[in-house]
Amino acid sequence: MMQTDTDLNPYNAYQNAPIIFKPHPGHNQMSQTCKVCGEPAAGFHFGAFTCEGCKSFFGRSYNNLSSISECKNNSECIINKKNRTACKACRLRKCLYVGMSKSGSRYGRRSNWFKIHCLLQEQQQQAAAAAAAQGNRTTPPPPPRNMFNHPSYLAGMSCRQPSRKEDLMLLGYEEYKHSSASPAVSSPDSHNSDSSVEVGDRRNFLIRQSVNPNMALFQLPQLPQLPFADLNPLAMMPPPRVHQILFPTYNASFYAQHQSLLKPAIEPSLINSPSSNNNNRLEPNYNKCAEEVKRYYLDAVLKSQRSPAIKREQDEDEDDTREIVVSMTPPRSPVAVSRSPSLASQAPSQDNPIDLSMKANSSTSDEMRTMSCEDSDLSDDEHEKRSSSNSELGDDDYDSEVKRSKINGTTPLDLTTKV
Amino acid sequence: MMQTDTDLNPYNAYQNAPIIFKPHPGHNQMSQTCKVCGEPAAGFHFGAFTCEGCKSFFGRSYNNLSSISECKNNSECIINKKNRTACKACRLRKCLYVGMSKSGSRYGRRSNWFKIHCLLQEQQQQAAAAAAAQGNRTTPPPPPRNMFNHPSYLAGMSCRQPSRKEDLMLLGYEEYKHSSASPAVSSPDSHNSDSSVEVGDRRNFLIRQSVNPNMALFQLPQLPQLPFADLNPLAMMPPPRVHQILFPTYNASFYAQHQSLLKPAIEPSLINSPSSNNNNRLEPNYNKCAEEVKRYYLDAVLKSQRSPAIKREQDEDEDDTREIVVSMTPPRSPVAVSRSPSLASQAPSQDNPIDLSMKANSSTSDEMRTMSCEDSDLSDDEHEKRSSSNSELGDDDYDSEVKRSKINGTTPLDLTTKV
DNA sequence: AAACAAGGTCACAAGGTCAA
DNA sequence: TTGACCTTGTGACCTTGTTT
Ligand SMILES: [Zn+2]
Ligand SMILES: [Zn+2]
Ligand SMILES: [Zn+2]
Ligand SMILES: [Zn+2]
Repeated sequence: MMQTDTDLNPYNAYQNAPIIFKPHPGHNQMSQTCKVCGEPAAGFHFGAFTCEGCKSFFGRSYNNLSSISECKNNSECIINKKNRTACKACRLRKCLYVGMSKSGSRYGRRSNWFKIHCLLQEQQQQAAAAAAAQGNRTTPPPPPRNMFNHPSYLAGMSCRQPSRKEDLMLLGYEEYKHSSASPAVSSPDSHNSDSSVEVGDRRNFLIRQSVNPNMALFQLPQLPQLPFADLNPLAMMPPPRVHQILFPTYNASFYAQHQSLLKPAIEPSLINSPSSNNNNRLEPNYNKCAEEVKRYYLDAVLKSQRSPAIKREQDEDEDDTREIVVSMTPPRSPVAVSRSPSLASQAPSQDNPIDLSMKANSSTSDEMRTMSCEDSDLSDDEHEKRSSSNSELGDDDYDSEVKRSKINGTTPLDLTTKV
Repeated sequence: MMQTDTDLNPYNAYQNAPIIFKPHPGHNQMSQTCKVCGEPAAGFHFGAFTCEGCKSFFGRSYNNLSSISECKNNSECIINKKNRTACKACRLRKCLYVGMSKSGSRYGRRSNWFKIHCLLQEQQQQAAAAAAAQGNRTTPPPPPRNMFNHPSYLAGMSCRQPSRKEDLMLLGYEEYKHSSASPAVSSPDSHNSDSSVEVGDRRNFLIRQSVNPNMALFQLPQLPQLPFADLNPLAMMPPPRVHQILFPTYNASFYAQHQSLLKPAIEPSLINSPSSNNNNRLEPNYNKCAEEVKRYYLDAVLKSQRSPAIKREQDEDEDDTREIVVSMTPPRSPVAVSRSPSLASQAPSQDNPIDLSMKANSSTSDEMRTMSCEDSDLSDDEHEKRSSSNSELGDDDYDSEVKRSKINGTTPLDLTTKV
């Protein structure tokens, strides 16, 4: 049938354009801001969305720490677009704080998963920011209205929690639990779960210390949760430490005390931020998580599509989460992610024939993993596997879903990063 | 309906993946890791399980060796997912080491046999790794308990041995024998037998030298036996040699000495990798044995499932070898492996295509939403031939197995290679 | 028909350049 | 020094053809 034409046109499959993620350019698509200075980001560099300037600065500085002089302002400079060149020590510190690392870099195209993740986060951030703007600052902003808040989504996410914690544990951030538990962040769990991946990454840069001996000086002790830059750039200065220049005032006890304090302040977005580097830094259980996460995402997305009303709640603002229509596809699906009753029912899974195919379809993406994790890599990897059933159960739903989306006129999104 | 969906999904050229984005093949069910860098493998490429990056790298590099500059670290770089782009010479060397070769490629679907083999190896590796981790390094770890050790299994494998050696002979690696004989590798024969296929393949890349004249420079001298990764990962570092770039420091005596030293550094995964290329390099009697072997495998697998205790031996650690439940499937089924209890059970995913369009929302203007779609998917295959015939054996058992697994929360395993 | 891998395409990031 | 721009090359996707 139709496909045929697809076949006929080899490339036109492309018509739809691959998702492009463009940060900035202005307009469209995904706009991301430099996590260091706030200017529109040019791309994802050394583990974080940054502008060309911060990218170059970090690249140069990383290999030439001697060129950085001590801060004259007690290392309390707030980096922004205008003053970013005023204090190199603080700029570098900020770079590290947002997770930049030479060791974790990656090349190549970003997976769609990554792009989606970024998108979602962005939405969240915006929502959060909006809420904060109109709300009070002292009290935590109400959770933004989007699929992430959707109960079903959260439900789905919940299962991931553990993995996330595990990751943290591995990293030595037990305290993370506490912080995450804090109500400040909107539905921490939910966020964590989906963002969990990133959280791990973010912190991972600490690990990289070994890579550049010189960098050791700038290592952050333990990272507090990294807040999102965009939201509140100032809010999150990581406790200074280690190197006097970057972290001149660091004091262990001091840090410990603030750890908790900081967390609430932390912006959710950071947590969400797309993980730093992708591929490079997977955590051990990352894979496992990846699939689950992905599934959750999809589920959430799908749900949101089905019940537009929900989303619409208050976000009439542009964000629209609404439109994010993701089509995931597992052909056959694997497991279902969904927890949703409806979906669940479908799968009888049990006796399914076993699928020996080697490539999975499922979900996990690499990048996701990458996104999240880093590190170590040690042994495990894992991943869950999943079964797939081939059953098609979902076809009907699937088709209908597709159809629906088409009807709605939602178009596929362009995830291109750059212009 | 369907056609419609075609329409809907521009991309649907992608077989199943209507998805817009697919996670990427990452890995999947059968989780295999890239034998070069350790990241989840996207499939079996050029003779080894590798990620997309290493696959592309090898493909590009093979035809353009001039682009590879000499290692600045004395050719001792340890390749991992984070640093794989840092030293092309070492990355290529590692590719060759794990058996990648342009000449040995094969296409098409892989037999379940092959898949099973991969699975088993994986288990072994994990077990071995676990053992090594907790055990001592100096002494060879005891052979992991799994079907490979099963007498019947070994018996079946044995037939291939000769062919392997023959290959080596052809390559002029008589010395291979010696090395293989070396005790370092745990139960060489037994392993060889099962791994024989692979082993043979692994080494085969040497043969390919002729294929690409330029590649000659990178030829490995003699390959030691490739041990299974799992067993004794370290055991097998191949001696550097031939081309200065790839093997600049090679020196027979030197190598001999370092053999042991290097090993530890070596990644276990390497050894296990399922054989390199398939089709192309079957040995003469391979086919004959194949069926028998297959049966043994199945038998072993089934047995292992029944008596989980066996596996459990010592690897309680995370890896978990744990859940690998292999179910062989008869007609319909492939095998399923499940690792995560919770996840697994769920549902099948729906395959809806989600629309990722981003633009909409957030930021900028909606108007332009671009479309994007993408998807991807791949396919996979195998090579061993054979099908399984019999599937029958175990239907009952199979079913019960499946059931058990469900109960346990283990899901059937999906042996699909790619997503 | 499916499942796969080779190859091709091209989104993207690291680095290098050089005018300010 | 900075950072816009360019070059190099990585790797996520996609298409094709092979094999089961
Ligand atoms: Zn910046
Ligand atoms: Zn300062
Ligand atoms: Zn790799
Ligand atoms: Zn090197």
